[in-house]
Amino acid sequence: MPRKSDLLPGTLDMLILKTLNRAPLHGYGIALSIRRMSDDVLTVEEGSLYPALQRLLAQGWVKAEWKMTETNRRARYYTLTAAGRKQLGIELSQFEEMIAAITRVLRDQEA
Amino acid sequence: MPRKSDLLPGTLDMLILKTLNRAPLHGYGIALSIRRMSDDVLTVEEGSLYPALQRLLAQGWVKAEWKMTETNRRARYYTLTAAGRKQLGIELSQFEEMIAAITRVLRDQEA
DNA sequence: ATCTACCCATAGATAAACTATATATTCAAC
DNA sequence: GTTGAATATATAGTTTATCTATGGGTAGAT
Repeated sequence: MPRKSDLLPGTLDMLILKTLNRAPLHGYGIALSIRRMSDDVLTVEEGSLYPALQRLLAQGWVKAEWKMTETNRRARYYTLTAAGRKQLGIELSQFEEMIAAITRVLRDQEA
Repeated sequence: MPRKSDLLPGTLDMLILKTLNRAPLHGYGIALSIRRMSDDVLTVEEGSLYPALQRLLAQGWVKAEWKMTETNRRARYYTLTAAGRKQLGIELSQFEEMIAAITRVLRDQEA
């Protein structure tokens, strides 16, 4: 059996950027937010999340700083950079284009 | 730079099954059909297509037979099986659920 | 003859996501 | 006081899908 992903592959970075575009957040909070907003359909595993955040940092799309949470724990807060906002725009429009294209293929009419 | 896929990963099998649900077709024709129906947005590379067809065969979702094309060439025609039709239904509904979930995350309102 | 479009297929590289594991802290319950 | 659940970060190693690159071959037009 082919493995069933918890995500639609290729969309994780976009989802993280979008989440951070609302407000800076730490990793655990990002995962909770995506899970909650998707009504438990999308689950971001830790082994996917933290490597993704490292990628985004390396690209300069987010920056990070250690802070205390409201519940009094050390956590690394990520903030979208200007480049990150731009990247989010790019990824959103590419995603929409892809979905539109897939939808055309899935339609029942011939081209 | 992250590599840009010609496809949204995880959607290829569904696209192939859907294409074959319209009519039996050979590999090359499947690739052309997907390209054409997507208005050149989705390009299925041969190195993705033929392994995918092998996967679908191995799962019993398609069957294959060698025939001659209208242009008088040997080609392997793939046909959806009953199990393949069922699988297409599963993949379509999972895809729609995923897209709906992603759309909720991408919305600007808080949950 | 040569070129273009048609056709199949595999090997090897790459990247994204997974599982599994490790560490550590706060707070509540017992 | 110690146990456990929830909070929090991170990496190593595996799996899988897709890609690039390559190989083979045929039909028909120029």
